Amino acid sequence: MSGEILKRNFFKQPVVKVAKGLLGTNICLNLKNGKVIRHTITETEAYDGEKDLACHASKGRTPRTEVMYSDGGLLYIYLCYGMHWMLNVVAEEKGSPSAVLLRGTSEINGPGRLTKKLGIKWHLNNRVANRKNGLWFETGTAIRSEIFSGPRIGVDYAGRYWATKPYRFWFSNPKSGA
DNA sequence: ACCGTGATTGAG
DNA sequence: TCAATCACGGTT
Repeated sequence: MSGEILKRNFFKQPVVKVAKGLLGTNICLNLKNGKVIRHTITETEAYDGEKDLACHASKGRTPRTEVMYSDGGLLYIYLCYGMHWMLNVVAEEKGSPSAVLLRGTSEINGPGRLTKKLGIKWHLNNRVANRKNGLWFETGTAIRSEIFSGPRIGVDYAGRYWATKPYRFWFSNPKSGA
């Protein structure tokens, strides 16, 4: 079945599982004209708690990282390089800071372009991903024949172990060849 | 390879 | 107060 809204419990799983599970689902937003836009998620990254030196929570609780300590299902959005909004979904249980960065869809490559194209900014930070807030996720029809993984992008500062950990995920689709 | 751009953070 | 950093993208 496709078109089912991802429930809160989906996000309360281990962050790697959530990152992989989001592949092939649709990110959905309300448009001004009342229509809904849906994009198939094709690339994600997992950020795994205070021990993960690439994760913002590795610095502990700060005003910015506080949202990552919440229950899974909230949105964590921040400005990067003064220009690009990054969209994350918080994972796991309260007190276990982790999040999944959405890096691309079948039509958009790159986390900064993704938010720009979909009009996502700070106003959705700290919000639950649900229909009422205008941003949610649904199961899709994409065929994930295989999930690939590799090092995350732009985290060379995190030390060899965490910088090379294969926490970036994408999938191949026999139809699109992606 | 280089740089724009500004929030966030920690140090002083 | 201030300076360094930075989960990027566009241009040279």
